[in-house]
Amino acid sequence: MLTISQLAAYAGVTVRAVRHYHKVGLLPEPERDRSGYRIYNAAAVVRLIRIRTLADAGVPLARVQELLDAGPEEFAGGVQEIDKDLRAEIRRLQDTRSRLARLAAGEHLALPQSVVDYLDRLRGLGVGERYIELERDAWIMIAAQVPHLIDSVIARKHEELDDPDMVRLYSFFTGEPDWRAGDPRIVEVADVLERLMIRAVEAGEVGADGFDDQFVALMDSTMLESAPGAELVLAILEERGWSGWTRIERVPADRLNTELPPS
Amino acid sequence: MLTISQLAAYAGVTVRAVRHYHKVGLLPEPERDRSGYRIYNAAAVVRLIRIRTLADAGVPLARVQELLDAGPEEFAGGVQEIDKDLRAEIRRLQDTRSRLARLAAGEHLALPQSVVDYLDRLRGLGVGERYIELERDAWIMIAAQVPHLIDSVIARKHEELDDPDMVRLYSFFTGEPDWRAGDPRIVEVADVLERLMIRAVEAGEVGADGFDDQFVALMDSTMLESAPGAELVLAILEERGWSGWTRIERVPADRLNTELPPS
DNA sequence: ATGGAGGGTTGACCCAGCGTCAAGGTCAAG
DNA sequence: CTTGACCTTGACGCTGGGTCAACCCTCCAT
Repeated sequence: MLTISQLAAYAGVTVRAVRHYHKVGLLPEPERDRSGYRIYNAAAVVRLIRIRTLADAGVPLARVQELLDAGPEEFAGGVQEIDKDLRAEIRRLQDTRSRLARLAAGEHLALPQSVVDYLDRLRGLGVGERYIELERDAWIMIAAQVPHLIDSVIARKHEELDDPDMVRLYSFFTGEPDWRAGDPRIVEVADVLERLMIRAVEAGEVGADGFDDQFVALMDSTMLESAPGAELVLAILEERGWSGWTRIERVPADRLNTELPPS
Repeated sequence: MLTISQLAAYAGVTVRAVRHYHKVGLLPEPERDRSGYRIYNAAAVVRLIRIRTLADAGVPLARVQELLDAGPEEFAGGVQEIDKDLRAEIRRLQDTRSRLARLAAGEHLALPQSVVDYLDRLRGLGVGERYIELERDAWIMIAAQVPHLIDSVIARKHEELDDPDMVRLYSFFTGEPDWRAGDPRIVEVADVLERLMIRAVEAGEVGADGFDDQFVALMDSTMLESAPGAELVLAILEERGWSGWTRIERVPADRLNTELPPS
């Protein structure tokens, strides 16, 4: 007759594991001696070894139960199913690995390559790092929101950058984004922006963009929070009958100055 | 400004996950509105997306923290280390798979092929299934106890089976193992056994066997528990100056009937 | 008989990464 | 005013045990 530690030693497991198997019902609780110690026989050793063999083979404890009591057919079936799970888990980890590799290669977190290229183009235009970070954060959100559209959206952005006015616009953003009211650049930026907007409207490029209204509002509020100058530019443009930032719209004349957009 | 569920939706995570990230300090707790609701801004969306990106890539949350705040070099280093962990985990699962495959192929739990073959040979001799199970359980314990010796032990057993007396011995075990006192086969078995023992002693095959005493006692007690006839056979053999079962020994004449082995 | 060593016992907290109630407060709309 | 959707904190569950804590039992030497 064996004590729990002897049993555990014979089966090559820890005492704690044996008690755990008792608790989950894998190994029946044996008799106790008069002092309360569990006393085991060889049958327990055998059962415990079989449990260990299955558990070491990757069988979840919950399934060890069924497999131990199963006939050869159910046993084979169960083993196959467990192998299927293992294969799936391995594939999952391999997917994870390749994602991790892409992530390390791209070196820009949560951004597809096309966006990284676009940001590099902005850098090439002399745009300051602080503005780049603002853009980057916006693109992170856009990429998360509409991952299937991101490449086409970026393509359109590249086309827009072929317009000299757009290049001129970005050339304003070389320093820190802390413009104050009265900065002469603000009106200049508004002028350039208005020209761009007019051209966009004429080209019929204004309309459904695939984003929902809330998301557009979120993007706008981010810009306004991060760049104080943006608010001033927006104010000028609103006087001239434009509203929006992420998504530009012509405001009908009769609504001007009567219904302000929620800030 | 966003509620927690809007934030979660933008980042593609669950509300519960967001709160979890707050608890573990990955995402700073934002301001609350007057009713206690958390209110988020776009910066939180961006940070949450970056957290998700890393977490989805298999980075443990504890490490996401460092990676988010790390420069490009530490980032690359951290990613490499995580990849190493992933590779190790994949290899572990693959090992598990092959073990599982061997287990399914062997179809006999916790037994090496050599033992399965040996049991098949016994079956071929007409030994009953119940006895086979007794043998099998004993071999499970032996294989667990001395896995490195199991093949040589089995080889010796095969040699023993070349002895016609051993075949004769096993030929007794074709039915149920519930022999009662008075069964004439008991004496016959004892006779055969004694002849085998004598020959083993003469061949010098008795002695150190690589098992410890406790283990031998355990094996003996199993046999005695499972097969009532074994006890009777043992009694006869003890009268004739033998002791042990798993490990046979000549008892010196002066100890006969004075010191019985503990049952 | 007594003290210490070295077993044993139950119970409870710990790890990751949340899912899932529970029990109640808030908000917007009809 | 009610309803239903959403928010809050808190706590338990899952896997497979590891690691104390606090106390009991047995054996051996003194």
